[in-house]
Amino acid sequence: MKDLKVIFMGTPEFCVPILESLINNCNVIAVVTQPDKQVGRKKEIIFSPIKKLAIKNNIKVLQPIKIREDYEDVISLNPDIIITCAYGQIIPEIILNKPKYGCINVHASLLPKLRGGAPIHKAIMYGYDKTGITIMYMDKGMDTGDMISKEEVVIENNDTAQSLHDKLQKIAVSLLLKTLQDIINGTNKREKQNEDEATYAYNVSRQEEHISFNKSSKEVYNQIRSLNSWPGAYAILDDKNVKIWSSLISDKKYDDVCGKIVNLDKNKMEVVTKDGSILITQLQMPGKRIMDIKDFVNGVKKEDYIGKIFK
RNA sequence: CGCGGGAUGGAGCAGCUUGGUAGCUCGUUGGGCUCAUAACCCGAAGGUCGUAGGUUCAAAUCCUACUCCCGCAA
Repeated sequence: MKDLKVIFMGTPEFCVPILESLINNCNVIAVVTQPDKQVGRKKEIIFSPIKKLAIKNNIKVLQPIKIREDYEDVISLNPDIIITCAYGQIIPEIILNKPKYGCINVHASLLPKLRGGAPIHKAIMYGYDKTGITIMYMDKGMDTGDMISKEEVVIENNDTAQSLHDKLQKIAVSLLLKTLQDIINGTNKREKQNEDEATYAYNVSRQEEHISFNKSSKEVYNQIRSLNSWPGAYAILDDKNVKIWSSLISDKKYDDVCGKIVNLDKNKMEVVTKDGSILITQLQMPGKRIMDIKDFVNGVKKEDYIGKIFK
C-alpha cells in the first residue's frame, strides 16, 4: 500500500484524520481542497484544515474553483486512486474513469440514507437511531455510487452533532484502510444503492437553525443537539437571537403558549412545547459567551424572564 | 476598511449618561441551625475595573490608540 499513488480530496476538519492516515500508509501525491475563503469578522483568509495538513507535510495542494471545469491537473498526476471525503464539489466523470482503482468516497451515513452535505447533523435532527460510514465508488450523482463497505454507529440519546462527528471520524479511518486493502487485493464488494430507500441530508439552512417550540419536545431536543457544536440552534426573545446549545426533555405538561418560559431557576429554564416542555440548560445571548443556565440566572432578574415567549 | 455587542474578585451581571469610599446574585471558606441537606441563618477572604496614553484636584465612569472575546452578515 506504500506505493499506492493517492490523490485525496476533502475540506473540513472531519477528514483530517483520514488524510493523516493516508499520509502514513500510502503515497499521497496531491491534495485537492476547496478554494481559500474569506472567513470571519475580519475577512481573514483561512486555509481549510486539509490544506494546512498538506502544507505541513509538503504535499502539493490544488484548489480549483470548479473541479468540473478545471480537472486537468488532477488527471495529469495520474493517480492510482482518488479518495474523497467531504470535499464539497461533485467530481466530473472525466476524472472518475481515470485512476486504476477508481474514485472512492467516504460518506458519513449508511447509504442510501442521508445523501448530501450534512449527514451527521441530519441523522440526529431527523431522529435516526443509527448511522455510520459508507465507502463507495463515486459516480456522477450526489452520493449515488455503488457501495463497497459500511460500518454502523448507534446514535445515543445524548449524542450531539459533535460527539457523533467524533465517533464517525474515528471509524472512518479504520474502515478506509481495511477497504483500501480489499480494493488493492481485488476482493472488495460492489453493491448498488436501493433508490427507493434513499433519503437526503442537505446542508443545514438558516430556517432549520430556528427552533419552533410548537413541535414536540423530542423534535426540539433533537434539533438542539443536532446543531451542537455547530452552527447552533436559536430562537428569538425580545427581538434578540438567543442561541440554545443544550437541553433536556421534561415530562411536565403545560396548557400554555408554545415557547413560553414557565420556569426559571438555577438549574433550568423551562419552555413550553407542543406536547410538554423542554429544559434549556445552556444558552448564549448575542454578544455573550455560551453559558450554563446557572450562570445566566445569576446575572438576571428571574421575574423579568418568566412569562416571556420565544419566537 | 461589512454591521453591532462586550471585557468590573473564581462565575454571571449592575455601576458609566450626570467623574468623588467597588455593588448584586452565586461560588469558595469559617461558624450556627438541623436527624440531615445541594435548604436556611451569621461572618470572612478575594478586584492594579482588558492594555497603554491623555483630560482632571480626583477616572470603572470622559477622550485617544491598541489587544482579546462574541452575535449578525458573507
